[in-house]
Amino acid sequence: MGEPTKLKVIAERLNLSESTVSRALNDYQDISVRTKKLVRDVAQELGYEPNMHARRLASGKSDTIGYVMPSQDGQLTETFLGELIAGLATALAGRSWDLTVLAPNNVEEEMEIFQKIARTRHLSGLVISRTHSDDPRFRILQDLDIPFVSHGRSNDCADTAWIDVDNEGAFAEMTAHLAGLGHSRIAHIGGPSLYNFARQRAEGWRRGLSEAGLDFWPDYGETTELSFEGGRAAMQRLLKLETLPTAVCCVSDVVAIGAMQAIREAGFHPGREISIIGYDGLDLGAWLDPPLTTMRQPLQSAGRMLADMLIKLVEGDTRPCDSQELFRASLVRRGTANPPITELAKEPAQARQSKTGNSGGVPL
Amino acid sequence: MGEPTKLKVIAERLNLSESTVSRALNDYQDISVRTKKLVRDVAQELGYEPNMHARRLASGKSDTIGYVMPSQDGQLTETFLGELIAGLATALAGRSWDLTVLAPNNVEEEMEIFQKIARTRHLSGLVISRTHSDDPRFRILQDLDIPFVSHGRSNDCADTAWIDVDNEGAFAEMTAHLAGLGHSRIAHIGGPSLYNFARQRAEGWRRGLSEAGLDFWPDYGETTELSFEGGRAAMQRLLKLETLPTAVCCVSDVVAIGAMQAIREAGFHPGREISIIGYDGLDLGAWLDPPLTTMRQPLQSAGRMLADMLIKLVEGDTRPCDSQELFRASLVRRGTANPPITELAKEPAQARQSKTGNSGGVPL
DNA sequence: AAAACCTCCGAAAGCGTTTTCGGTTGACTA
DNA sequence: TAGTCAACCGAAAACGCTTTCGGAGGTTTT
Repeated sequence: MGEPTKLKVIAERLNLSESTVSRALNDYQDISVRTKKLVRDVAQELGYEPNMHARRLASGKSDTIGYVMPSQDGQLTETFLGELIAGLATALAGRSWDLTVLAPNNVEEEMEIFQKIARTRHLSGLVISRTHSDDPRFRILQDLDIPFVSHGRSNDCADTAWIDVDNEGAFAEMTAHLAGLGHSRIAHIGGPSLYNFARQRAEGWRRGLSEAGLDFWPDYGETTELSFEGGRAAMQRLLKLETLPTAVCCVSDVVAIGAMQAIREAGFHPGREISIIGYDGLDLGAWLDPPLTTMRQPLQSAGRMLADMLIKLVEGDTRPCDSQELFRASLVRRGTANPPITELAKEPAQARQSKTGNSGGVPL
Repeated sequence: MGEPTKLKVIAERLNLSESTVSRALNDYQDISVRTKKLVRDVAQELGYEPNMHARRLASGKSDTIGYVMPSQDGQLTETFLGELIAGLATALAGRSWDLTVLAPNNVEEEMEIFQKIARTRHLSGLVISRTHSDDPRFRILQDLDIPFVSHGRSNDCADTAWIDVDNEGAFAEMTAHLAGLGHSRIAHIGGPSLYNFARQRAEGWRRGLSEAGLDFWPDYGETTELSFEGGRAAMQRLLKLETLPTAVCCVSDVVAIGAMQAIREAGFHPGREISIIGYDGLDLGAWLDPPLTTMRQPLQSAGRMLADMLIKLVEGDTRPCDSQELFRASLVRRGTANPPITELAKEPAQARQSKTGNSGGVPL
């Protein structure tokens, strides 16, 4: 209660100057260990807490980083936002840094925020997420000289700091897994190529096909919105093809769940006639009736690592291009990825294999 | 780039004193409109942004509020955390306040944070969520004289600020809906009574029963953890009763989904032999095979309102007891709440109605 | 024994605002 | 015409801390 204790009272109590007390508390080398201990004890006893604003004003540092929330478009983000923010906040709290959350409503607001930070420097660094394939923010932040790390890469991220999962590798692995089960007609439902991860995942699928010695059939490459409805619609389009795929790699769990719905609506069973693999590793996938096979990315630690990197960057301990970390995703085997059944049952199957196909022949 | 413009340069440019410029910018009454305009124009032209830290140090205000993340126990929170934080952040950004996120790892850390805020006042107010039935934080924050609003009530919240949904009303309505469909054996799977909302929802169920003229049967009141597994286990216990319920109100969507799983495992069909209603209005409920009937609470606006309230509180424009807002949840009719079928099929049914029951007889 | 060198601390100048308190104008009353 | 009262603005003291600079004392070198 009452007045918060400031440097002055500690100084008076010990017959020292404020500056000595300050330096003692900040562990300067020109203060004797004896004095340091004295000061610290008294500070402890009095419950001293430095005044953030005074400290920041005087030092010119802010000890605060900002997290830029992705603009509210899809709802895919919301699932991991909590975890990510929690990771950031805890990592920072341990070092007595603060996290402030920015929520621009659109790109213009985001730019204004950047400009303001560049001028006032009231945030020492930024974490951005939901990176686009060709994300203008990378250049802008570099030009404004604002330290930042991104959760996800962009095209020219060679000399910026980022952490990401190996999306391409994950989808190559996913495809390989399917191929290993015996599938040869493997489709892909991807997200808007605006997002970098969507491009990478599609690329991984293609690489997986070729590594498995399978032909790439353009019709099997669908693109859709990152939502249940998007997945459903894309799967419906896939189901209209003359030669149906026996397995589908989906850009996200939510999309995969939409695809499952479409499969059911067509009279098939996900995981039987058509296998499905999602991506994200959401818990809810396990609650579905055939539980969704998926790939899980490490998220719990991402927040921590982002914070660590950014702090190092801000304090000049490292260069951006040395702060790049690629995680691997791991396969979560559940119920929707199984060997293909030899003969397709049900009614839409009469169209199957009746035509020779337009592009490279799809074997079997 | 370069030096950020400060008050001094504006002052020199206009041959005014810094203090006049400051007051002009802050719309003091003792500055002529002419001068104000002059000052503002130059400030605009020079892209002036006040230095937060200096301003806060001088004024003693922080214009920053903190959101205390619920300690990481259940994962239920994560779904709405994003929305809530986004709501808070946008509401604050419009008034040029900042949001900082605190993530204490345990209760002790939470207390330390409170103590620190009380001393340094570097946050002007707090938003807390996940309130307990008898939440000690209410008293502590009051004693420390830290303005706060809670998302959810507690036992003694008569003179604190909060916003909440009418949990009791929602579950009474839910029960009434089920009764209206013809159900008379309506069970409830509740959450840990530690949480206030869990208590309120159980209470609403009881009220709904009595208002519908139905007897309350203690065996039908289950309690479990707020998770898929919790819901599954609780439903399994319910399925062991001699007289099975024909409908179940679940404390959350996730719990309801677990219950659906248990129902299926017992050879029944959710929404046929046993109806299920969840709570939260999660999108994913709509993706299940019989889509989950549920109740949706307004969340998008909650963040905004919390921020508004807290700012008013901090600025002394209102008293805590005048800042209380109760929302209503609304029924989302999907596929799992249907009229009861007259005769129960399947095997566990042979035990049904063979015993007279211990408490008030369950009719039919 | 003088010179050079540490070790440790105090003085003081900021950091960029806000805010109180007078003081200077000119207009308006009496 | 003196006195009153607005309307406006400047001076200056905070706000609580950091950080540079220099100096007093003691210790080691030459």
